[in-house]
Amino acid sequence: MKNEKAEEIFRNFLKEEKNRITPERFEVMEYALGYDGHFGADELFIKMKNSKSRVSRATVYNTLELLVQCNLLSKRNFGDNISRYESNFKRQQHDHLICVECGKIIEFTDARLTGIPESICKDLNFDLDSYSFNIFARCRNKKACKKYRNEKN
Amino acid sequence: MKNEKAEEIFRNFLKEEKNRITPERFEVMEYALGYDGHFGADELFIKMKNSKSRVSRATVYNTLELLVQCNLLSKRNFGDNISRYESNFKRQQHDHLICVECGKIIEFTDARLTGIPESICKDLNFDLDSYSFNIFARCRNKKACKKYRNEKN
DNA sequence: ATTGCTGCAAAACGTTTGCACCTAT
DNA sequence: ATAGGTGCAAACGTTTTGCAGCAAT
Repeated sequence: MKNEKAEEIFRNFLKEEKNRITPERFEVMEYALGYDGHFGADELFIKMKNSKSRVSRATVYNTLELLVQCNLLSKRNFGDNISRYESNFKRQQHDHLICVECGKIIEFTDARLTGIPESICKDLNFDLDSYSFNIFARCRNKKACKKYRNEKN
Repeated sequence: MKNEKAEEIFRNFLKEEKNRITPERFEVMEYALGYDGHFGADELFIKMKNSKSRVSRATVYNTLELLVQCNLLSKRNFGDNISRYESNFKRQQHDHLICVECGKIIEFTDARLTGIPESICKDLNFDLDSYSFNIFARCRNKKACKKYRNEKN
């Protein structure tokens, strides 16, 4: 199981922060880290419910925040007022380009961005927590764009 | 009135897109462009309502989107699932740093970012629509941070 | 005259909360 | 034993929608 390491990280985090270690929290963790791509909290809750999980909506929302706090997940906003989560586990830092036509999300990395958030924080006398760099754009290949229209992100 | 130019831009946009030119839309435009700082749609609606405006909530939401389309406003998301708007009129491009402790929003510009969104779009074969670069951080000056806590953004 | 826009209220949506019960510590 | 977590449903705040009447074209 590749999630043994994650389980240990989560367990240690819960212990340190004096949060209780419950089976429900680990169940949410399994589903969240196993999710392929970006997902909303409610989306994950529905998926778990459909898999006959008995974990409640409140617990899903609550646990996802804990997973963000211990850095196993990233929380993102792609401009549609829904919080989306994404596994950080064994993944490198990246940013996002969102197609304004079809909603498709493309991940990219650009070396020119390296160190910029840190440097801006330093200039402004802030301690960096996180940053988000989202590009909203239209695909030039209209056929490809249409193709994505009815797919999940 | 400094908004004559804006009024002309909005009027031409409405005409071109075959949207009707109504007094309500211009009333929303006046309030939106006159707002000092970032505001949510409902916030603007309440403000207008308190100023005895008769414009409805639906019209406010609708018109703000039109103002974004014609580039008089920018629509932003600072990670709290509320769409916030900001006047583009006679303002230069800038990005945002949000204090995760008190919610204070600081605007900054950084020359190193210039051209990066355009260049990434070019590489990925997309046409740039807009981008958002948000930094989430903590103020090192705790007193200043506290000071902002109960101020509007 | 014909659409599209408006106001209003209600619904929808994602998210949070209140409460009684349960369980990890 | 007891603080804290859970499930459930109801409440919440923001945004969208349905509809009848109105007004810009």
